[in-house]
Amino acid sequence: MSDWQKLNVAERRRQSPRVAVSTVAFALRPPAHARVHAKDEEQGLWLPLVRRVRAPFKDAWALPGGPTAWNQTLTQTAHATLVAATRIEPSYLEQLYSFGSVERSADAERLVTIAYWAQYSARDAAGATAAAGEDTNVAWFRADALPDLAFDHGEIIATALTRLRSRTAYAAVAHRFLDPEFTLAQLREVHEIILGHPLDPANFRRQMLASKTLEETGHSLAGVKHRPAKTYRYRPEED
Amino acid sequence: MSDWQKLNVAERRRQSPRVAVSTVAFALRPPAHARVHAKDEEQGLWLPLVRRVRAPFKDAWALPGGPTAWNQTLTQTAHATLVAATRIEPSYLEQLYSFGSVERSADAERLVTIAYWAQYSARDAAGATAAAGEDTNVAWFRADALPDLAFDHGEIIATALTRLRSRTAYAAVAHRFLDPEFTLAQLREVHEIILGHPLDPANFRRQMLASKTLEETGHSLAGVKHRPAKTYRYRPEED
DNA sequence: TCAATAGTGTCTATAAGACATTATTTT
DNA sequence: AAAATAATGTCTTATAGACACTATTGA
Repeated sequence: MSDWQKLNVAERRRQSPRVAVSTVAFALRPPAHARVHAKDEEQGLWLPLVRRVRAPFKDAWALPGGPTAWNQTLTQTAHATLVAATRIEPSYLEQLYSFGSVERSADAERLVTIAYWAQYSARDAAGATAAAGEDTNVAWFRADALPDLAFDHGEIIATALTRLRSRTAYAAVAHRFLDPEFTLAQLREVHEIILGHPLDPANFRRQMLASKTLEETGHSLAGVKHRPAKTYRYRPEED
Repeated sequence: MSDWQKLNVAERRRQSPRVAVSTVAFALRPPAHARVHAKDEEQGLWLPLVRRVRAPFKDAWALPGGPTAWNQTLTQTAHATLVAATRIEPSYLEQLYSFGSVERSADAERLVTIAYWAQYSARDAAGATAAAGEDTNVAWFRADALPDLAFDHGEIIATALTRLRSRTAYAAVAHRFLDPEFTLAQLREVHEIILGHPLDPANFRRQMLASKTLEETGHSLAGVKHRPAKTYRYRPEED
C-alpha cells in the first residue's frame, strides 16, 4: 500500500498531484518476437501498450510510462520507462503535451501526465531481443485498432497522431522510421501511411530532393523485377 | 513552514515533485496603472512578472503562477493565477511546454513547471483597474529588457517567444492583441513587432484578405491627416 | 517483348515578393 | 497643391499538383 493511500481526503487535497510520464511510441511494424494484437502485419502505425496490473484501471491497457524519478529529467524518465517496457531504444523522443484532467471523485488521486512521443526505426525494431517478447503484459497494437485504454490515454494517442501528421508535412520525421539507407519509394510509403492518402511519386521525389536533406549513397536496391532504385541517406541541413 | 520542509532528504526523494503552473502573458503595451520597468512606453512585447517574497529566489522576478489546485484543471489554474497577479482577463491562453529540470542539490525541492502562454488585447489592458497597480510585487517588463529571473523562467519566456513567432506565421494570433475592430496597418504593425522585421504593406494586405478571415466592418478610422483606413474584424473560418 | 517501377519533363494554377501607380484625406 | 497613408495593379519567380513520357531491370 502506497503512502498516498494512507491519507484521508483532506490530506490528499493538500498534496501535490502525482506526476507521471507516458510515451506514445510509433513504429511501422511491430518488432521481432513482440506480442501483437492485430490480425495482419501489414505496414501501418504500431505502438506498444502495457497491461495494468493494479487499480485503477486494473487489466486495462495503458501507455508505457511511470512516475517521475527524483533525480531524472522528464525526458530521461520517458526514455527509461519506454525502454523498460519494450527493451528497444527509440531513435527519437520528444515531449508532446501535459494532461491534467480532474478526476471528479473526491476519492480519486489527482494525476498529471506529461506525455511524450517517440519513433522506432526499422533497425531499432529488428534488433529487439527475444526476451522482450516474454513479458506478457506488453503488446503491440495498430494505431487504428486500439483496445479500451486506461486513464485519458486514448486522448493522448489522438494528440500524438495529430502531432505526427502535422510534423510530417514540414519536418524530417519519416526517415526515422526507416533504415539509414532508403529509397524514395520507401520514404514516400512512410508518408502515405502517416498521412493516410497516396502521394504522386514524381512530385514527392522532386520535393524531397529540393529540400536538400537527402544525399545519394551511391548504392541501389537490386534484386527486384524492375529498375533498381537508388538509395539515399538523410543529412540534416547545415548552414 | 510547509509540510515539505519538515521532510528529510530520503523522504523527499520518495515524494512526487511539486507541480506548478506558470504563464508568459504577452501584451503590446503595459496596462493602465501598471508599474513598468522600462524607460519608454513604445509598442513592443510586454509581460507581467511577480517579485518572489520567499525562498528560493527570494526578491527575484518570476512568472505569474502557482501550485496546482486539487480541484482545478491545469488551464484553470493558469488562468486563476494569472488573473490574481494582474487583475486582467486574458483574451487567449494555451499550454506551452512542461519543464522539469533536476536541481542538482540533494536538498533542493524537485519542481515540475507546466508553462502556458497568454495574450492580452488592447481592450483587456485598458480595462485594468487602478487596484492592480497597487501591488508593488507585480510589474510589467519589455520582453527585450528582462531582469534576472527565478528558476528556469528565462528559458520558459524564450520558448514562449519562439512559439509566438512561429504561430504568427500561419495562425490568427495578431488580432488578439488588438481591439475587435482594427485597420490592416494596425494588424501589420503587430506582425512586425512580433516578427521583428518590416513587412510590405501591399503584400500583407493581399495575404490577409486572401485568408478569408477578415470581414469589413463598414467603418473607417477618420481624424488622421491622410486617407482614412477601413476597419476589419476577425472572423474565424467556417466551412 | 512485356510488366513493373525508377526517374524526367512539362504544363497550369497559385502564391510570395518587389515595386509602381492611383485614391483619398488633412493641412 | 503638398504630404501622407490607403488601396490597387503588375511583373517576376518559386512551388504544388496533374500527368505524359522515358529508362532500366527481370521474367
